[in-house]
Amino acid sequence: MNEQAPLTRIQTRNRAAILSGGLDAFSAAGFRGATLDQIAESSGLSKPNLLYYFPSKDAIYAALLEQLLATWLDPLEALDAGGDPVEEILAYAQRKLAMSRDYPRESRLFANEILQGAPQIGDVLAGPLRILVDEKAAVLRGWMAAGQIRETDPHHLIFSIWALTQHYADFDVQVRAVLGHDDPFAGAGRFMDQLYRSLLDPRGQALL
Amino acid sequence: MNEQAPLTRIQTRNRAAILSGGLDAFSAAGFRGATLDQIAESSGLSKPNLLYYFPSKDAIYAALLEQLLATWLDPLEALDAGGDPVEEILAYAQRKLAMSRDYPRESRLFANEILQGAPQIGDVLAGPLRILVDEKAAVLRGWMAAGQIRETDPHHLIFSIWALTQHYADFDVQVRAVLGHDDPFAGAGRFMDQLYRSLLDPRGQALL
DNA sequence: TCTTGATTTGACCAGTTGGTCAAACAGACG
DNA sequence: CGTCTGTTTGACCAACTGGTCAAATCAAGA
Repeated sequence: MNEQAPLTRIQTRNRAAILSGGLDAFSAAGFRGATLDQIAESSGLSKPNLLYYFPSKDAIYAALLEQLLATWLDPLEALDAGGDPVEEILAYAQRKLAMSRDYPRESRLFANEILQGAPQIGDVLAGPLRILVDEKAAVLRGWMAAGQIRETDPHHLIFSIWALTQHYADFDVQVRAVLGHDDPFAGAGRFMDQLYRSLLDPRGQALL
Repeated sequence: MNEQAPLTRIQTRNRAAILSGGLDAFSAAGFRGATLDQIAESSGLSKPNLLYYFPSKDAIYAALLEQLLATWLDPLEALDAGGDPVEEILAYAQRKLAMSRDYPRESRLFANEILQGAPQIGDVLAGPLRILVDEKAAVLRGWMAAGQIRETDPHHLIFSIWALTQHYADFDVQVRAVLGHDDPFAGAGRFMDQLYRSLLDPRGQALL
């Protein structure tokens, strides 16, 4: 398979099928737990055919993570230093929550990778991700200094948004087992809104 | 091995070694990803010797989860309807955070099991856990009705505590990659304190 | 139509996996 | 000392794993 040349129709279709099957398998069982046979079955191709399009199991996994990382950081990048502080943060949290709702497999893939110590994307975390977070943390600190949101630790604020939103995708089974009814996301959205409004509203400063 | 009889010294020692090795392996790679050879290596026993003490890989995993579940729910059970509402909730959050700090392997084992759809403990989630959570949610609702804490969704409040505290154990690599320095837990504790005080303080009600 | 390159697959392979088993070993007790 | 129970292990196995390869098939252009 040629790396330079544009993909043929068949290549496009089959690569997409493999990545989707890989997403199923890796997100459900982790890298080691997933097998090429599962991916083959799930993508509707034979095992040797998988390896015609990707040189190895690792390559499928790497391609998935690369593809994921791009979209995974978008919501944070979109946080606008020029917007209304509280609404910007709330909107970010809601965007991230929507991703947990709409892309739970991607969320679990990411969770599995991190749980296993981020062997594949460790350098992205320590590099681009850290830079992005530091940049946005600086924005938050600016808002705090201007009295537009309450003083708090910007890094842990961001972590808390990650934690809460990931939770509804990654621990979906537990959430649904406890709640019993179908859609936890509406209630989650309302709760997060209240939670961060309480934390951030500068009029609450006196309460501490 | 006799099920009824009390364990001999050797049995006690070796079973503990196996469970510790299993915890290492399963928490790092998930059930399918962990191998008996890893567990044998990590526990300092030969593979056939593992299987002298536990009938199968599944049995080791099941024993670990059973042992874990008991201690994992303790912090929530200790939430006291008779105590000061805000302080009770804050203390619960801090207890849970301390478990993430002190038992990260257990946290990751649990996370792996849930991520994989809770094949082993699904019934515990839908049974005992749900009952416990509903009971404590009722306590929270009582406090809200009495005006002692602000009105909010008690289930999502509990989920948020789980999410935040689990995050610092399960996503440890990411947290440390972003923060760069060693102990995230002190800052996490302070942040959670502020976060939940803001949310729960009944004087903040007017802000919404 | 024929040809050529892209695609697909059955058969195969070496290494790993969970698990078995008979034989060896250890130690407590008479 | 011998013996009996609990413990340990080397050798082994069938199933599964990621991966290879030559041959077969397909599809599109000349």
